[in-house]
Amino acid sequence: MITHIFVTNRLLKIMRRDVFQAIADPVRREIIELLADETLTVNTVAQKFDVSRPAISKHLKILKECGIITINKQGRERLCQIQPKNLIPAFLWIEQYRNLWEDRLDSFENYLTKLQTKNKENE
Amino acid sequence: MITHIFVTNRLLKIMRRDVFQAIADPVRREIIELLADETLTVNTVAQKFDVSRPAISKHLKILKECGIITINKQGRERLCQIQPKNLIPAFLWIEQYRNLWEDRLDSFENYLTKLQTKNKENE
DNA sequence: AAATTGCGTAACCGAATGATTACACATATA
DNA sequence: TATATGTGTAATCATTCGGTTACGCAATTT
Repeated sequence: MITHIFVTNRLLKIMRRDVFQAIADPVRREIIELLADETLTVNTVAQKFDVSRPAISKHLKILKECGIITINKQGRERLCQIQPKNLIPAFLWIEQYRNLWEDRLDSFENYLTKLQTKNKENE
Repeated sequence: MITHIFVTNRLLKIMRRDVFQAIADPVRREIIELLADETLTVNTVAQKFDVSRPAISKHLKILKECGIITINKQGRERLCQIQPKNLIPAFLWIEQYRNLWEDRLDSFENYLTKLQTKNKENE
């Protein structure tokens, strides 16, 4: 797993646009949520938002540049498809700290149970 | 779990500075990495970076504002302590898509080795 | 009491970001 | 062939971001 994180960190330094930046924008997160369910054309995506189509086009470009989606020409339309595996680096980075928050929750639970037994002893 | 994600999304919409924005900046990610190991004073954190102390101060403020760290006065120093559980919303958001990438991946190892060869090509 | 230290913040600056409108161009349709 | 549709992109703009220097203030040290 250390190797994974190492690769992740190296990758983040190499990429111009990294995954963290990509998912920092709420519109882009919504786009990801949409495309997680189904492959959509650029226009279909744009219609779900209040912002203009060119704005969505740019967001899609960013998502494409960091590998989170692919855009495939089909006639005059472009199909946007999610590439979920490219979320993994971000996932791994956060997951490093999972044991940290779980440890503290555990110790909190232990603390609570200790309190409870103590209370029972006093009763 | 669905409830968690619902809460997460609502939370993200309410917060001015959200966790995703906080971890979008590489300096702030490094700060988190530092504080994951130990509680540090503002100056100690600043000394680990090339940027000025006020710049670090701002980063710390942002991390504080979205709950990822707490800053406690101790004499004239300020102790910065990680609050890892506040990374959970970001973790949960990405984790929604975990089954998606796990379904499509033949094996995680393959993915990583591909990444590694890609990195070597880029060098 | 005076000097030093740790830190926050204001003022400022250049670059990046996210949005818009206008346009170009390929593809489908009439 | 003429028109309509789907899309990318250039030009432009306001805002945000991340950095700096200069300063102020509280707490410690001398």
